[in-house]
Amino acid sequence: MSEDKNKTEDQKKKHASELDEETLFVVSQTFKALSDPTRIRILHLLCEQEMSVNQIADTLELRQSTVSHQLRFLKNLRLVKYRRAGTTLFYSHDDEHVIDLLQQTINHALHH
Amino acid sequence: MSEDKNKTEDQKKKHASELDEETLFVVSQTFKALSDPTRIRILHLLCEQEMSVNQIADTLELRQSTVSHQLRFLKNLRLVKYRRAGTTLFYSHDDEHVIDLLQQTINHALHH
DNA sequence: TGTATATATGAATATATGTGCATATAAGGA
DNA sequence: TCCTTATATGCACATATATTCATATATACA
Repeated sequence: MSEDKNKTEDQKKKHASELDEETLFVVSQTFKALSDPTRIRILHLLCEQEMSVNQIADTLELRQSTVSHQLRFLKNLRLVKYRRAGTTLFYSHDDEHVIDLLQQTINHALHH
Repeated sequence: MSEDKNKTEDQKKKHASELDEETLFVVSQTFKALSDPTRIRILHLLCEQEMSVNQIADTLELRQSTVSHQLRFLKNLRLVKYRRAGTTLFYSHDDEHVIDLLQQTINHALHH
């Protein structure tokens, strides 16, 4: 009960005060990562299973370099990780929270 | 139980299939709206209370035209609405789901 | 009708972003 | 070592985006 009360007060306080610059940066970067159709398609694929760069390119009918560029983008934000198997790199998602945001929004859009 | 099973199957199906173009568009637009620091600051303000264009501009130290342009952007996506009072327009948020996404992500960033 | 205030809009500009080509790098096998 | 395959990277280019200035529109009121 007092926990709930505190939570409410915290949220009120957060709303009232300006967001600090770092928070603003992190939040905007997170959403920016999810704002591009190509990156959405890649992350959507990686929700299910890990995949190599070429597998992703073949599945989504994209150039290898396009996929590689976008994976670098996602890797920099630590939204994906990879494991090496010979010359092949298997990418998988690495941020449950972001995957969750994506799922929520896809489901919301689908149930229109 | 069978509900859970169906849900799991639905999700699996959704993951396996490509996202259709319209869903992809809606999802990317939603995240794009939240990917800009200025729009985040405006929506964050409107979480708490309705505000006029000039109030927003003063509070966030932005030009009136900048705020107006961004409000038009958010209005087109139906993320905000307004009510008129004389010559003053009071804007407020108009999409609980998007506000929820924003809150989640801000909280996630704050609790680092 | 004329003036003041609040907001919207169009044009211009600077910057950011996504993609493709060509090429580099890296690992494995003959 | 040479060749093949898988991936990464630099550069160039086209497009998208955010902001600003100047100005238009709209409402209220004297």
